[in-house]
Amino acid sequence: MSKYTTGEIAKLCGVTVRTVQYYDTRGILVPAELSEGGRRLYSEDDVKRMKVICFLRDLGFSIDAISRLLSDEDPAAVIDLLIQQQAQALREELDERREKLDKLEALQKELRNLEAFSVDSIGDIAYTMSNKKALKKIHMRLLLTSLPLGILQWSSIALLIAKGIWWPLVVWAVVAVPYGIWLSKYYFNHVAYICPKCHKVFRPALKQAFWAPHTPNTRKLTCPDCGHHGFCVEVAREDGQDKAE
Amino acid sequence: MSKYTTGEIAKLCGVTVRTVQYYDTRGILVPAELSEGGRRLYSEDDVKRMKVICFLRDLGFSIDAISRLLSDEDPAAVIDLLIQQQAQALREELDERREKLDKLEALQKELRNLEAFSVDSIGDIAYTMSNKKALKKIHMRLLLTSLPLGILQWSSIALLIAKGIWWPLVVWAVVAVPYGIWLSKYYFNHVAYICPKCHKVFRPALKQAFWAPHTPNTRKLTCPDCGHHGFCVEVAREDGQDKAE
DNA sequence: TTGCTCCTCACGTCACGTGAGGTGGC
DNA sequence: TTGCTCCTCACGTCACGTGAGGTGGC
Repeated sequence: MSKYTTGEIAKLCGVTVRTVQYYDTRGILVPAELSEGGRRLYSEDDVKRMKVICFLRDLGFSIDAISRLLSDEDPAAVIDLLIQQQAQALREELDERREKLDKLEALQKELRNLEAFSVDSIGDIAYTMSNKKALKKIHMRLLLTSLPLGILQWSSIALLIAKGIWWPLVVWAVVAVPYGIWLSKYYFNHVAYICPKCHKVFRPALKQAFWAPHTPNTRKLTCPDCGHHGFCVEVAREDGQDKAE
Repeated sequence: MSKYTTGEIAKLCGVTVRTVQYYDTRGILVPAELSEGGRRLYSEDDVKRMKVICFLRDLGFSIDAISRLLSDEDPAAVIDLLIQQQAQALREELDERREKLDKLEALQKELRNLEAFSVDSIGDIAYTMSNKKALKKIHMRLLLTSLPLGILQWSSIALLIAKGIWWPLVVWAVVAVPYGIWLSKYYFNHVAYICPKCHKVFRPALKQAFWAPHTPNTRKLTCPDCGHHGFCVEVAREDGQDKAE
């Protein structure tokens, strides 16, 4: 029955001497024997136990969990529960990292589109990212609300071409203008824009917003706070008007 | 210009008072002003800065990284590198958790197959899992080595049936027996078995191993150490014979 | 005056790493 | 005797949480 010193068992199990000592103080791997000089001496069984400990540790179990498992008189009952918990914890950690990675990549993408970068622009991006869902909802609502008019328009045109019936197109023309104005009003009442210079969230005048050049997510506007004129990122309005409330 | 107390900025940004205080001591969010009584007073800009800090923190950046970013005179140059590093770190953490989860599920599966559980059986499973690759290699080698004989066998049979040529089958029969013996010897020289009772790794006698009932991963053997007779898990032999070396 | 909020220590978390200063064992 | 290994404190890590004991501000 050979005995192993701290350094030997450490090397055998691929850990540091400090780790072996630590497991002793934590009580999960107490040496079989102490030499007269007070040095730890480990048995063959201790080596096996250490390997089990390392295996469980590499699966992410805490020292406390390992301790409970090794000291319980019925480890079979404990291990299954521990595995379930650990698997659950790992799955949650996986999801968390995935989400962070996604956000990180979105941030990176937004930063590439930026002409002038400052720390405040990170704030803007954070705001637009957290606001994204609400904005999508508004866009969707706009789309659905304008759908009837679109259907009327195209079916009117189809009727005119196919059968020469012209009155539906007249109905469309009569309805379209006030409906469009109402839609625009509704829309601009539910969105706001971030000034890329002073980073304030503002509501543009309806007329300017209506005629302004725009991309899917931005619109060329004049900031009422700092007077800057340029493309501003669109966001959904919150109950308060300002993002700092 | 309104001022916010510690509790107010904490609530606005969804953190605890302690976190706000901590960010002050870490120097990443120093209050704009102190009251005469020594209470922290935060400005509107501080709130924005806090939101940026929380956003970055939620992406997994360390306080140190955020600190560097916010204090650097050229944050645009810093942020891209930081994002790269953080994304890399997250990807590594993802892989790590995935691997741990896989191992955990493998452990769970092995435990279900166990008739008698003890802590030592975890050691056995750890050993077979780390040994799995080596064992697969040996199995693959066995398969490849026995392939020529198999081809000879089936083509001989085909020739006999299709064209009545019988001598290739005779050649096969003459070759097959010594070849099979040699293969078995080779195979049992490269594998070992774990006794489910005393958890020792042992090499069985060739004759017993050859005739023993077996499953893809186990074989019914008698342990030379404790005399236990039962199904033993197969592993690849290491340079030393015993798993504890 | 009474709650409520905020203040500053200061210890705890988790699994060790990293010295410092001393000693056992070949 | 000389290296090498091992021993025990004891502090550091990371981002706060959690009291304790005291005080500001409405």
